[in-house]
Amino acid sequence: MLNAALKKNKVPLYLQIAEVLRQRINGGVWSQGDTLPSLNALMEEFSVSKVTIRQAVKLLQEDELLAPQRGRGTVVTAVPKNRRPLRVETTLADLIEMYSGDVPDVLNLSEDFSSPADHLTEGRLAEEYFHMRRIHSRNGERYCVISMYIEKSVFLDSEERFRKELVLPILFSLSTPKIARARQKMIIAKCNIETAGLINISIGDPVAEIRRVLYDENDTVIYHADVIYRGDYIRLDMDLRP
Amino acid sequence: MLNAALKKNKVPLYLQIAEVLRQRINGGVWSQGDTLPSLNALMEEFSVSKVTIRQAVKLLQEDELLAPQRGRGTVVTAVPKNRRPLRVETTLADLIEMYSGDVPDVLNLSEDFSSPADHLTEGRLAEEYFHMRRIHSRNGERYCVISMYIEKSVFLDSEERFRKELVLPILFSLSTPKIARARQKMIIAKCNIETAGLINISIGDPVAEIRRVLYDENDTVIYHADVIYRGDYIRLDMDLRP
DNA sequence: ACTAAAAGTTCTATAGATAGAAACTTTAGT
DNA sequence: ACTAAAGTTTCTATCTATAGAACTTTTAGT
Repeated sequence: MLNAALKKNKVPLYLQIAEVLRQRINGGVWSQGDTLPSLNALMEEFSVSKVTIRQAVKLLQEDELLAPQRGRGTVVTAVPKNRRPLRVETTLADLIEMYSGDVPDVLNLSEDFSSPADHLTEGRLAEEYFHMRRIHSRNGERYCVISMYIEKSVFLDSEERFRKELVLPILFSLSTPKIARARQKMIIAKCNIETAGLINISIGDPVAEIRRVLYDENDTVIYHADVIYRGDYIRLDMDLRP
Repeated sequence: MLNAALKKNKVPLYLQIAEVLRQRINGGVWSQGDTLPSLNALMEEFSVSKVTIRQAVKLLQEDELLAPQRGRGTVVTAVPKNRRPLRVETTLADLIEMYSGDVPDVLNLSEDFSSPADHLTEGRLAEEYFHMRRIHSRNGERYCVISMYIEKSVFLDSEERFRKELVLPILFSLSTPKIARARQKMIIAKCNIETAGLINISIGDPVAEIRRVLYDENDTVIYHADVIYRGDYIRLDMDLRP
């Protein structure tokens, strides 16, 4: 039964099995210091050849999650770590506070003056926007790509800051225009080829695609951003209010 | 540059390219009736051999997204469809209304009397729970696996209904106990081997792992569920209240 | 020292993935 | 009918993935 899912997929068996073993390690089934079932036992569990298991183990060895030792077994060497460091905020107040702690590194990719292409379901567009693409990273790990539009006159008022600093804290600190409300939409997708290259994950890996729109008091769009986060970097935590 | 992401991944090139082409079709870059760039053009774009492109195209042909035609080109045959039918609710009021429309089919997998295993960060556990695992589907398509715990005495009061119907609407219709509040947490993960088998997606495909906890007025956990949704079935839409 | 357990190595064999090239067939336009 | 465009087929070649089996080496326990 477990094997059916493996065999029906075209991805090589050893890659799939490596993922299964990785999930067991990351999910706490096996902890640092534990010894995995023997290669023979894993062969039987997954109904595959030993060489397939060994290739899967080798991948995890290269990632320093496992250390196979002849005569002894395969030991888990993975260091437990917080793999969900970033919380996606679900209230405006929290969004304002989002970067009060650890500030990510910012790498700007490109910029121009243009407007969001899609049709808004609500609010109205200003005449022109500043468009910027950037990457955020922490501890050298890139975790999201942002494509954002800032209303042009707002941008020009603080041009230097917008280019160097995080944009949301700036927007929220402005007295004019005042951010009256915000919307955020999210879907889960497979990583596209371009983003995969930019943030060093694989095509098809899980990502969150988030759209954030900030409106002023006249319901004009002040900020419109499409953010792609690597899926393993974020979590959402919602208090479902009555 | 585009090719670097392909080449550094161990998944076969034709599978990766199929995914890229699939995303372009699903993302609206190519619509039904459009003709793709020629195989030679795609070969050049991705810097791969023609046979690799042809294998990618063949996969999409089998999925009825593409129809290659000799002398003419490769035409998009994909039927546009709503690929995000289910909205994950982010307020309690919406959660109550969640199933007022189209009701999913329910397949029960297993049941027993046991308690949630993990340590709660808040609230308190009752003495015993009814545990049930089930699958939801719509139009024959399985889209989530649920592992839920219902407080035992609550369950026993409406045992028949809980086994047959959707659980949340029942819980919300109860006068005793009253649901006082709820929390919902979500992470994005790669599909595990078991769930992949249950809902017919691939190991490693994007999924949402959602935990929902409902509390009564005494902050006792009445309902505790871990739900794994296929990532392409859901969307979140958050009005960020000030 | 002996034994059992377990990983590592070697061997044979087949199928799949990938590359590159050339020739053939089909379609559409002139 | 001719030409250009584009997919299809065929060929050669190499590498990778997978299977199964047997043997060797290492480790740990008695």
